[in-house]
Amino acid sequence: MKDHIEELLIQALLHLQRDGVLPKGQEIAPQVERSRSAEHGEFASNLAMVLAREAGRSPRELAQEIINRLPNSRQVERTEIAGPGFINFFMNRCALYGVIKDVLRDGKRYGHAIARRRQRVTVEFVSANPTGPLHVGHGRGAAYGASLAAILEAAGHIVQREYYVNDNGRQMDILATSVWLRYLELCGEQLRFPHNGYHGEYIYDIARLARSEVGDKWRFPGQNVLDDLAPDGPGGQAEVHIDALIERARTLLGDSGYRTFFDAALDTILKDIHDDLSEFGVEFDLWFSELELERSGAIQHAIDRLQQNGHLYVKDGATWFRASALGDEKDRVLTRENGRTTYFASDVAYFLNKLERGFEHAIYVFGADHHGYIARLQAAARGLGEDPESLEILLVQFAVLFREGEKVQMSTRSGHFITLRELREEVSSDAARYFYVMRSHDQHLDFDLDLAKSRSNENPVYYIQYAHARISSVFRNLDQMDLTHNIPIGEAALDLLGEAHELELMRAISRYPEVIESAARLRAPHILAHYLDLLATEFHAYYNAHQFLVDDENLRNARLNLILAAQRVLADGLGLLGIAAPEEM
RNA sequence: GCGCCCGUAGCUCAACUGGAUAGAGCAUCGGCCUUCUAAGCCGACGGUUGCAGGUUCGAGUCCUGCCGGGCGCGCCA
Repeated sequence: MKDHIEELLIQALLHLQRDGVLPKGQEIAPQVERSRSAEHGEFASNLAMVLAREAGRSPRELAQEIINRLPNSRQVERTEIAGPGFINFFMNRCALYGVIKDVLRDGKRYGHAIARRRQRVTVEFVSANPTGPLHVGHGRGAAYGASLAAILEAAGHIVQREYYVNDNGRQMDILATSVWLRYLELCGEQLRFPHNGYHGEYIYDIARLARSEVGDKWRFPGQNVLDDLAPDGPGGQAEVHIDALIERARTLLGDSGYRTFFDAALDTILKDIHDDLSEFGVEFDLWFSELELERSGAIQHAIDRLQQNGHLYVKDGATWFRASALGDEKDRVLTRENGRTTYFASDVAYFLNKLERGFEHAIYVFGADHHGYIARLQAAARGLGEDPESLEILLVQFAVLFREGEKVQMSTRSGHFITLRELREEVSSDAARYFYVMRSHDQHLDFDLDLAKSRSNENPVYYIQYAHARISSVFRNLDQMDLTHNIPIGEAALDLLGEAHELELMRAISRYPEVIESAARLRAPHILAHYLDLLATEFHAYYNAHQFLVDDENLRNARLNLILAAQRVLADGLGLLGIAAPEEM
């Protein structure tokens, strides 16, 4: 419907340009929005106010000129000029009835669009280091990223979901070494476990797995392992110690032995993350390995590009990227003195790789603590000679869990954090998916565990799902009462739907395409979450006020058409958020 | 210290990137089940949008300065 109003306005403006009221050759982008209150009609446009100056007319005068040139439309009941120069559009009921028909005809495509500017876009999210299970902090990024990707797709874009696997860093070496040490313990060696190693129970599981495959092949006496090593201790000492341990592991195990533990750790944890996310309704099209980035020469390729563009210099034996000249606060090292490339070099290469794979837009979903990345990645984009606009970083603020009104304390250091899996088991994946995205991504989130698992009307997830289930229930009752639902009869009788509740519900349904469009444009799944809550409210109110299964065949079928349309939209919206739409509850 | 994000009803949050009278849920108070699922509905109460200026037809939204909260500032990953 909104599209229709915009089209009418464009026609009127073209007419005005021909008549010389407005300067020619200007881009026309009519601004139409939903009115807040019914007295202002369905839609309002501020076009006359925006263009008044260049037309040399008062806003209200120009508004009249625009209205005079609006093409006739069967959907528009009337227009009016209001306030300082708004043009209000009052829609015909036929327009609303048309929406019901659209939904029933289009099925799953209703509300989904072919974007005006269709983009090929990659959405990278989660990308947690594969050094342990996902925790609740990753959950929000997962829920947000997955919902956003689905919404972008619904809005007509071509979307690829990517997980960047950090399988190349020092943390991975610490992980592999930790596994080996636990393995030695299982073999019966007595060792002091390093302060900065990975202490989680799951390390034993991986070590056990490795041992079941290789037996005692990589067992060494504990003394040989720790002999002459820099001592462990708090602070910097621990860092030196763990690095020395890694070196020792490499020396004693050799390439093949080291890989045994490295791969066991990586494979096990990555599979766990994959399964965890899958159970959370989050799937990726591509798991992109950082290690592969190095092997394929992509990192060198990116560095070469920066070199060609004259953005590199050498200082203290390291290769630096002159990021400070491109908007970053300082220059960044790409190749360290020891010859190894930095994590940042991989980031640059990965970005370039995304563009070279044919994506014109790269979205990154990061935790709020990564905001320092924005400037440096944009500098990299500029340095590569690419449009910095092609890169978009979305920061997701932290979620704080509350149980019985108390903040749930968590710290990664103590290894005392709640995993995503635990959260899902406690409150269900559906509730978690909804709660994670019900707030704007740039807003801190208070996650109320008790509310999320409560089976009550206060819980928005159940409230929305209940609306869907209730509609299914109505159709089940229809069968039991030996009545039938005939869609064509209902369509012929739609004009019987004139109750206030019915009109409100139809208006809500008619907004769905706009909701998807703005949720996609603003990268804001919470807009969809709120909308579904509102749609459920309209349905429940209608349900309580009127009977659907009435004797009058025409009225009954018309009402069933309406609630079926509502159900389709509920199901589709829940689907985009990764939440089930149950038939019964 | 510098930089980024946030501040809206008692609480948790919306407000479609500048529009008309700032909206929901919870909490509090009062109603509705012999009728398609009460996991539901209806009503009441609740605001100087942190503070002070500025920009304009018009500001919760934009600009400046304060106040308060979160996060970040490694040849770490």
